[in-house]
Amino acid sequence: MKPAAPATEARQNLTVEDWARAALDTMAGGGLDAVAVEPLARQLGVTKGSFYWHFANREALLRAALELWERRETADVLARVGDEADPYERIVKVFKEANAGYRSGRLYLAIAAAEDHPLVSEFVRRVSERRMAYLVECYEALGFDPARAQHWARFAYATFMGNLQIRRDTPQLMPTGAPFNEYLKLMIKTLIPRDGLERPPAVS
Amino acid sequence: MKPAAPATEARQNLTVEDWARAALDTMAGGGLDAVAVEPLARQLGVTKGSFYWHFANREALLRAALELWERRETADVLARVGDEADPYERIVKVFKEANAGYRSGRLYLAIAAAEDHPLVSEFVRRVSERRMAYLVECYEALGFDPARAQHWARFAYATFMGNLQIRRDTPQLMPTGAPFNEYLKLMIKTLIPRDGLERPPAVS
DNA sequence: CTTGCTGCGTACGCTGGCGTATGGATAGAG
DNA sequence: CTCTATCCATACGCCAGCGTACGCAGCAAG
Repeated sequence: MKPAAPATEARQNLTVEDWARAALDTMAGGGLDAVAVEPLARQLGVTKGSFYWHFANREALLRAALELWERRETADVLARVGDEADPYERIVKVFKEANAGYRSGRLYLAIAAAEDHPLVSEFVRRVSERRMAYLVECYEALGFDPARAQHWARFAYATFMGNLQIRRDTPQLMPTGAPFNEYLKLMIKTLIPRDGLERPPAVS
Repeated sequence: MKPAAPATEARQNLTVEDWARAALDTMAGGGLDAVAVEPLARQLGVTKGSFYWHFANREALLRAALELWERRETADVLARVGDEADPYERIVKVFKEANAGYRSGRLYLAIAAAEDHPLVSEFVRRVSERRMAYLVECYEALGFDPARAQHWARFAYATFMGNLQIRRDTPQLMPTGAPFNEYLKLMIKTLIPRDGLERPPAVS
């Protein structure tokens, strides 16, 4: 009935997740449109015959890939820094992770670039909202009132999204080594104001 | 010889720039891959026959479109705020323009998403470098030393690139009306520190 | 050994977009 | 009026990718 564990493991027997992983890799490189069935099959060493056994059509592959992506984004990224007690350090970790994990960032940009696709926009929205909500929580845990936490979270999120963009489009404008650490320190120092609680600036 | 001014103007006689404009519009909506010859021709009310008279191939259209884009970005965007005397107000204007001109932002994101294309990456690099250089000049005019101007300019640039991304991918996370003005004010206040000169923070 | 299911290969038709060849219409030059 | 250059239409071949039909090997149950 069910093979469960491949006995000899000589038989490769591709799974749905294998295809989804390959699709995400291709996306990170050439965008959503680059995810084509036949090239992907060639890359995996099989033919379309395999693909259309596992999936109904290309749309189903995209769905599987996006679901895998969403799971990675929520479970992995957020859970890794979730066990940090200090909310300040949580934000710092998010920032450093965002600037270190370049592959993940490229993938986000590639997926988000296809927001005209209805399926994609759905996933992007959920992932982005979840990230923002996490940041908002962090800022609220720092003592910010909801409105200001919203603003600062959006501010911070925008900043490291922009850093991703800069790193991808114009890498030469993004420093490395010591200057980068200075830059990172500057952003963290600026985006996590310690005095945000006792001195509510008189906006309006 | 040269029609110069169309006498009756009944004859539309598409120009290279007409095609380039249409290509940019299509790009802003569906990305670079969406710029196809035949659909574009249909949209303009002609056939491929017209296209291949004006252009050698699709690549030539992309080049013309990107050149038009670069001209717009440099001449228009930068020249409009260039006549502002106060460097502080210049940065503020850039920020407000960046958050108001949504169409321009969408176009940038769409073009930058195709950085794997060698021709595109070339133009994106030039445009980005030019924008960054402008911001660096502004910060230096405010009294920042070159290194800090670089950092703050990159910081500010990343922030409004990220705002574009948020506005495109998750519009519901971007406030409108009064809350947006608060948000804008917060970013401006934060990204243009008045005390950046007399109090060089002890970084390293 | 046979039966049936699993996982994949092969071959086909179809569509959409690229590029080319060539013809046709129009307007201005002479 | 004729001629020519300009601008576009029509028609074709080509290819890549999607989806389908069907075939085939392997393996496990009976």
